[in-house]
Amino acid sequence: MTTRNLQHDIGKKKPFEHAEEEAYLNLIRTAAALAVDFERLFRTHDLSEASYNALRILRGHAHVNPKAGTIVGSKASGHGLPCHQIGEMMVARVPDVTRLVDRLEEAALVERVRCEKDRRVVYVRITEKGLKTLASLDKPVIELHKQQMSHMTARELGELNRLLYKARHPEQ
Amino acid sequence: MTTRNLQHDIGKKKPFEHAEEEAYLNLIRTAAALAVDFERLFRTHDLSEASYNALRILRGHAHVNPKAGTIVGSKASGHGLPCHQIGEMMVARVPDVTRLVDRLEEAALVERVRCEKDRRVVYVRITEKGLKTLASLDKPVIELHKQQMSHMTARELGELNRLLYKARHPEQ
DNA sequence: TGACTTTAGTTGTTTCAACAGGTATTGTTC
DNA sequence: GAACAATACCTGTTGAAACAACTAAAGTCA
Repeated sequence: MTTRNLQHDIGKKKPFEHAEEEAYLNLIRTAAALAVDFERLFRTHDLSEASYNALRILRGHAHVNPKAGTIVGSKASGHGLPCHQIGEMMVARVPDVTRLVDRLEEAALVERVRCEKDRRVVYVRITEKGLKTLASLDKPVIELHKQQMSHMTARELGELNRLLYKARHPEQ
Repeated sequence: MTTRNLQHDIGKKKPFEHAEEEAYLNLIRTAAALAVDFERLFRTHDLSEASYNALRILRGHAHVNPKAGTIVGSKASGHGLPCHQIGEMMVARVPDVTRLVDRLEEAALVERVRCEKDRRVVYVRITEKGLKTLASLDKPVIELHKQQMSHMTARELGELNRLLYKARHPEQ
C-alpha cells in the first residue's frame, strides 16, 4: 500500500520540504472540503455559514422557554447581544457585523434594540422565526457532522481537537 | 490548571455535546486564524491566498532554469497548465479559474496561450515577473509557517497531518 | 467643564466569490 | 456523418467580504 497524503491529493510533484507548510495546506484544504457541505445545507434556508453562526450565538444567549421553545421577555426587555460581542464569538472573524445583522434583520430572523443606558450599543436578539429556522436545521447539522466524521474514532477526534486548539495558541 | 479549549475560546456556555461538532468548529476557527496572517502577507504583493496558490501551482509546472531561475522555452513552446487543471490542484476549490487568471494576467504575472491541438484549451504559464514575485515571498512564507507552528513538536505536526488527511477521506 | 481619547456602530467603496447561462470545440453513437 | 453529449472556457449578474472613513456616544483627566 502506498501512503496517501496531501502531496498526491493536490498533484504536487515533490514531497513537502516543511511539515509546517504541509500542515497549513492540509488544514485549509480540509476546512474548505468540510465547509462546502455545510454551506450547501445552510443555503437551503438562505443562510451562509457566517449568518448561521451568528444565529447560533444569538440563540445561545436568548432567554428561551425550554418547553415551548419560545422567547421569554418582550422586545424591549429581554435584550440580546451587542454587535461587537457577536463579532468576538464568531468562529471566523467577520469585520462587518453590521451588515451581517442587516441581512438577518431583513429576513426577520433577528431584531435590533437600541440600548438606553449606553446609546452607542445596539442589542441584537433572535426572533421566533430565527429560532424556528435554527430548529429545522438542528438535526440535519448534527447528522452532517456525524456523517463527515463517522470514520474517525473518538480518540482521534479528541486528539484532533487537542492539536487544532494547540496549533492556534502558540503562547500556551 | 483549567483545560483551555474551543468552548472557552468562543465564549460558549455549555460544553459541546458532540466531539464531531467541536472538531469541525475547531478546524474552521484554526484555519481562519492561521490564514489571516498569510492573507496579510500576500496582500503586500497584491495577491490573495487563491492567486498565490495558483502562482505556486504554475511555478511547479514551469520549466525553470534552476541556476538562473528563468523560464526555459518561448511563450509558444513551453506550455503551462490548462485552466481546469489549475482548478483541480488548488488547495481550496475555486469555481472561477477564468477570472482568477484574468487578474493574474492583468498584473502580468501569467500569460495565456491557446492550445493548437485542442482549441478549447487555454494554457496558462507563469511569467518571469510572476517568478520574481513568488521568489520574493518564498522566505517570508516559510518563516511564517515556522513561526505559526514553532510550538508544535515534529510528532504533533505529523499526527496533525495524518488526522487532517483522514478527516477529509471518509472512504479510506 | 472642556478637550481628548476610546468605543460602538454605520456607511461608502472596491474587490472578489458564487452561480447560472452561453459559446466554441471535441468526442461519441447510431 | 449527422445528431447529440461532453468538455473547456468565457461572460453576466448578484451578493458578500474587506478596508477605510465617518458619526455618535461615553469615558478620562487636567
